[in-house]
Amino acid sequence: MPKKSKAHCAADLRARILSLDIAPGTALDEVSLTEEYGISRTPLREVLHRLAGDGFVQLEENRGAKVASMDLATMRVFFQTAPLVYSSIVRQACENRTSWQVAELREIQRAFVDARRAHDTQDAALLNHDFHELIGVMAQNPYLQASLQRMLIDHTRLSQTFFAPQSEADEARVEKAIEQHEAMILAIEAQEASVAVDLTLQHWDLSRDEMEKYVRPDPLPLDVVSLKERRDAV
Amino acid sequence: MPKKSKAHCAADLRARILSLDIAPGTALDEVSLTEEYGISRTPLREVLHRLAGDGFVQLEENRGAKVASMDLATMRVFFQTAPLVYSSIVRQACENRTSWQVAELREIQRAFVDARRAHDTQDAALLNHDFHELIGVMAQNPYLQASLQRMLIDHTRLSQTFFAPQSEADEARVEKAIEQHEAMILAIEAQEASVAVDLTLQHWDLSRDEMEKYVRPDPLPLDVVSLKERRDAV
DNA sequence: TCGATACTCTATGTATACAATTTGTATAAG
DNA sequence: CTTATACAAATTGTATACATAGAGTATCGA
Repeated sequence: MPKKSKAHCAADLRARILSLDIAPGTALDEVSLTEEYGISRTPLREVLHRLAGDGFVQLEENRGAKVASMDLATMRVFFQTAPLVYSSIVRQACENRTSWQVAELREIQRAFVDARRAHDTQDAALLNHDFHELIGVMAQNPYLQASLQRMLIDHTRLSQTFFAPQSEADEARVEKAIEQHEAMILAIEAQEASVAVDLTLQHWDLSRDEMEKYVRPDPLPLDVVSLKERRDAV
Repeated sequence: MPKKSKAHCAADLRARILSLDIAPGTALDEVSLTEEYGISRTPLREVLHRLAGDGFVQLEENRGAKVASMDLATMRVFFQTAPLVYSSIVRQACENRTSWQVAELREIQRAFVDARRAHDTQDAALLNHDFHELIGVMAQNPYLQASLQRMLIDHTRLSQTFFAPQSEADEARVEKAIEQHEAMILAIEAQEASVAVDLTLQHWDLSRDEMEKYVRPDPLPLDVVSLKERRDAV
């Protein structure tokens, strides 16, 4: 247990929500969490209120906290809005990034690739989150950053399956995403905004296809269907 | 003192921050606030953590809460970003608004005009805030709404002087803003997105000019300068 | 057997007491 | 006179005990 248990609690809850370790809509029991993190209810509740303000959880009077839900209506808006926010952010990141931040971005990318190679799905997803979050910090735009943060919450949760590829084609897509990250780093470093925006939109298209596959998976094998039909026919 | 003192505390702090009754950067003393709102430190701190998540205050470890500052760098970004967010929001508001929400918007506008006529500057500014916030709710876009909320915090604070017009020209500008609100209501009700976007951009231009005047006010009268020159010459 | 109401139990909300950190001040040394 | 250090005061952070609201359950009546 780390020394600053309160900060650890906040960070860990964030990570667990992002990695779907705690599912959307799950009710969070205060006493359970206090026992788990070794802090009392007072600081825990402060953490929950902060997470509520950041959009990770939803609070309801006398009814406790639950993990932010992901309903279908919101997801429609998610797909509508992402290109706008992501491209606006990366454009400003090109303008305002510091070289120190670029180095940090490279560091995250390195760790991301490592986690990917080690088949550490959750870590890969979280490091991908950190990658895009840092681009948000680079943009130095607190207004759009608030949008980005909320988009990344849902994006990271939706793309959970992305980093656990099952087919050869999936594998190739992840490799392509990694290459896009590398190219984005170069574009941001060189402050070539239009290049970075193009890359970001391509990166988004790739991610979107994968997420849509998750939401609308391949249909069940046909023989199962025919079995059902046969049974219905009896 | 209302029954739900905690909710009242949160709402009142919000209003006081928006109306510059508590200046940006002001340190918030916990015990003073507990005495003021008649609640103990535990719920008050929860309110502060929530407000921190919403961007109204900034928390620092072992150093308390202070009202969100408005530095020059952020304001530059504010002027850059506002047209994008405002127009995107109003476009989606046209698509997704309910007739019930339009009625509510009319109600706010009515109250806004009343406050304006009664020269109640603070109320006018807060009702103007509510007007644009409701358009954000109409948009049904939680991602962009997060941006909008943060923009409105600074916008409302910056436009504090807007509703306390001093010259005839100022007066005319406020009247024009009121007319634009009315036209926006009609456009949103008719779901004419392009009209609503145009109106919103015009409304923004008007507001921006006024805010720039606040940031960069008219220079001091020249005779004062000449007085100073004379003194220096001695 | 179904429904309603009252009661109990669980979980959330609040207050207060205590611990720890930070800041201001005073004193002493250079 | 300046600077550093130690002590004191104030403010923030945490834990625990208590109050209160909701949900579940059991019992009574129809």
